[in-house]
Amino acid sequence: MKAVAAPRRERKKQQTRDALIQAALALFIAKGYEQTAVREVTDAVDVSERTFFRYFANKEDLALSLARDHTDALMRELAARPLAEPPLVALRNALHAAVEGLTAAGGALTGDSAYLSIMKLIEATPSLMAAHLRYMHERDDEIARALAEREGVDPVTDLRPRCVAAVFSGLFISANREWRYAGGTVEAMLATFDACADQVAGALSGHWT
Amino acid sequence: MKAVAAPRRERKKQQTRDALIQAALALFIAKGYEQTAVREVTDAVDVSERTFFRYFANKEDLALSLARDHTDALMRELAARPLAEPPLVALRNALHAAVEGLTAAGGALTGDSAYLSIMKLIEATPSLMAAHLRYMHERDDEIARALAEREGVDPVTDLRPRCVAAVFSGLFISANREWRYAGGTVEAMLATFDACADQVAGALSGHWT
DNA sequence: AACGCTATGTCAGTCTATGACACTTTGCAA
DNA sequence: TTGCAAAGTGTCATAGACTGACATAGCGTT
Repeated sequence: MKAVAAPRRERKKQQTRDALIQAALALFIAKGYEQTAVREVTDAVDVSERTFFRYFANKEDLALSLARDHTDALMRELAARPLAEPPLVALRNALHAAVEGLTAAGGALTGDSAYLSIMKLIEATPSLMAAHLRYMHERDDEIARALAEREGVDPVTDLRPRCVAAVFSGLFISANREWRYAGGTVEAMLATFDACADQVAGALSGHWT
Repeated sequence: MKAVAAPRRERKKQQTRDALIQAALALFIAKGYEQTAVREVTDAVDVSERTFFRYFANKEDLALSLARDHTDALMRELAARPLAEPPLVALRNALHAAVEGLTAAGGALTGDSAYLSIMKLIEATPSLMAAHLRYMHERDDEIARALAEREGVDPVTDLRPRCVAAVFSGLFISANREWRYAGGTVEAMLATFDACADQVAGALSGHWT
């Protein structure tokens, strides 16, 4: 009668989903991902374990759900970059915009923003790290397609989109290692990425002497 | 009284380990990684399930054991490249040498070499893919150190080693996708890698028009 | 020939994940 | 309003990957 958009049922679902994510992340950060049983999460939200697996394919899926939001933001920002920017510049700026947008919206559980907390959790947990890497590399194709469209080249014939997308992933993953060092900051990560991006073209050709 | 190197006990261990690997890979290739229970592997070799986990930390560990050999070969070949070769060239040549060395030594279970079989298995199995990516990216540091030493730069101060190592991983992972397409060949993979390596420096600066 | 260390087997139990089936709630319509 | 069908949940049973504890068998030594 009132809400056109959200039937009550949908709202409750979203509510349960959010509650699961929030409870899980709090526990993961407090006592570690591996050390937190799914049961503990569902108990905190008062749903059955079975329900958990109806919302998330598995434990990793939940832990990475926020990381996915971050990647989504990156893709949106990339699409929004002016066409005047060449590929690597556009990627660099999109990354900055995405990260800054996310750190602003921080769920302050600890001193860190939600983004920082998740990234540190992932970086500190081998199984999450693995899943996250797979997810990121799966996005390579999407990035390649976006770049090809920007530059007006054929994404099948021309290897450059794929190539630059792969390089971007590599550099981003490398920069993400900054989280491992205690007190890793968003600024340090972005600074590392930028420095690499600036030097990469030169470093790839010839000797360094 | 005779063998200085290998006491009988050690030989038996190696033998069991090899048997487990071989039986497992045969089963994985025949019916898929996820569809093969550890129990089936241990039954084939006639050891207890518990023993399996004393040899391998987990199922993935076994599946990736061969992939690890391949990465080891890459590192050895890299160390063997003449210093006259600049970083990216040395990496490229090391990759060629490593891959060719491995495809030669093929355990012919199917028509593919052991190398090809494993890579296709990994590429087709999400959980293995994730674990493999993590493993490869963990090697980035090692590659960076090797490059720094080759070029005589400081691996801490200078970002270029880390940077080029990251790019190499990205490109190699990208090239590895070739395995996904039915009948992917070693040649196709290497050709893709080479083409990317040739274009990458140019593609990173400016527009592509 | 007896002893100690090491590899292996057995067993019990935890945790993730999934299928089957019953029950409750919600949305919609007669 | 009543009532039905669909969607969401709970419960139960089960498979499969691990892990710790403890007993046993086997090699390697003295």
